[in-house]
Amino acid sequence: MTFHKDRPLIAQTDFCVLLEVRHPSFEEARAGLAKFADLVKSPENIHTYRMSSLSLWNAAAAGLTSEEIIGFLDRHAKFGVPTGVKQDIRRFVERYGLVRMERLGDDLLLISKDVEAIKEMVSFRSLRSYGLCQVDSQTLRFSARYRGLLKQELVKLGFPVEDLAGYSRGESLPIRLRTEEAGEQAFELREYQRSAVDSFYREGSLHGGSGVLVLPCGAGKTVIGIAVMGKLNCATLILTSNSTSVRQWKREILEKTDVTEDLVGEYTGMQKEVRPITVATYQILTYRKSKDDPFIHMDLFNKRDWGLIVYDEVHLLPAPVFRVTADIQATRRLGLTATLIREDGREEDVFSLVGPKRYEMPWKELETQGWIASVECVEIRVPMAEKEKEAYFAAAPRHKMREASVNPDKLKVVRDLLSKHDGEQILIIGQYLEQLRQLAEATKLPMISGEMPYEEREALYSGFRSGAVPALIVSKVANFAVDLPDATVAIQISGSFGSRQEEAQRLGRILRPKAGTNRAVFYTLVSEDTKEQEFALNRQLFLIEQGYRYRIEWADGSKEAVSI
DNA sequence: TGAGAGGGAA
DNA sequence: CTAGATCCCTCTCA
Repeated sequence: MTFHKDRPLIAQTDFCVLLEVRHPSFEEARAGLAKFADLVKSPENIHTYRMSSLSLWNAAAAGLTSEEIIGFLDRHAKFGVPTGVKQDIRRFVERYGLVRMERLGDDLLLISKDVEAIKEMVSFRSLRSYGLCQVDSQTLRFSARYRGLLKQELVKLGFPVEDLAGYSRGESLPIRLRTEEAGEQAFELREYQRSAVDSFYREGSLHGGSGVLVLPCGAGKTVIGIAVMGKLNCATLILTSNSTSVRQWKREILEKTDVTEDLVGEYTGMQKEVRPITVATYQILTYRKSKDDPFIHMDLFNKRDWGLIVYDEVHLLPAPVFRVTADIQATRRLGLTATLIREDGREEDVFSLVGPKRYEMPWKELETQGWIASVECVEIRVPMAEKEKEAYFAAAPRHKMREASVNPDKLKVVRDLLSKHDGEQILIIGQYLEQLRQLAEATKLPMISGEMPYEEREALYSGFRSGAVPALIVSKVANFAVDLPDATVAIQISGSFGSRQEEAQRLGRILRPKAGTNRAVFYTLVSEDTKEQEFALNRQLFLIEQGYRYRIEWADGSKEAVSI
């Protein structure tokens, strides 16, 4: 094996790939790896990526071939790629599409050129109840009602079936986008938005109809959803995470299409309209009086002949909705998200039931094109005073995180940052209400938490936008509030455990393009040498995978800044 | 009829 | 793991 000292990667036999952080071609290698592997560890000098069957299948579904993946690794790996790893990559990638699902009358078929694959499927005990019936050595037949469950089960057994069984068109509804008209309401799809739409749906192609589009915060996911609706022209059910988002979808649909108001309904706790375009929350679907009772609103899926279901923030899709989704596989399904990571690990179910990844827009690319601000991330390590340190060590393990997070010495750091960024729009984001209240008290800045009524929030938001309010202190509402104004500086003083989602969401708060240099800063304050510092590492994984670097500084200036 | 409080759920 | 936010229902009061 030849040794290429000047290359940044090491491909290991365990399917991990190590990436040298300080290597001149780090960025190129990182961008390439991110397409088919997940970042699992990111210490200072070497980042560890891991390929998994799912990461490779998603890559395959988005159009990457095994030869492209292997070629990429070959070009960048110091010691080349172990032969076994190459074989496994081929084996995994080629599994996607090895078995197809097609329609035959009222039944469905599983078809594969690989006779062994068919044999294997027949032999699986867990598939017995689906009534698989062998037609010939390359074909199995089964009832269409098992389309979803079977795909779900087959993914777990290592067969990511390509679903070409087609879709029903649903009730038709003309939806014209206001892209061609003149005047205030006209808008134009950005190039990447058009590509995203095209990779989900192509006229006359059986492929077009289910899948997930992955785009950063602020990339215009709603617009893409609406553009897909404009292509399919059918009754559409949109599921989203909260009521603000419901209103936002409704508003944007009315603004960006010629659909009239009477055709757009809201299905929430407040209002139960079922119209040709209906926007609902996930929560109403999963409502039941108590455990063991039925989900009384789940039949919204059957209340109309939907031609398209949009799963906004598909990484939040609740478990019971998966179950219903398995039953409506003949309906087109579009998932939208900023990250395929689910904190509950059910990524496989998103893959099999909503669909594989069809398109991904990397954050850094969007930044290069100037659609989002360029953000500098800084982790500031704040030492704990003796007294607090004692309390920290004395605390029960499950309280340690909180003890570290509420380190009172963070106050001084916040003050310094406030004066350093005087005149800019600053958001201070935290997790513990008590900590936030103290900070609000000390800085005389307004604080927004869940208990504040919406009108009061609105008033503060508009004060913040106009510059009358220089900084806002916000609780976890920042994770949900779609209407929270953009800022140029975010200071995170505490957060929940290792949530990569939350970190990305909070960074998303300062992504809107900025006048002038288009720059923003994201500070995160962690107590030095505590659990909080460990959790911070995990939180940062997703953003680091996307190419963000965290500069580390010490609040007391005891050590020099480093970059990871 | 609508607003507001309270409780349960995930 | 915790703490917090949200949503949805039901009940009460005017």
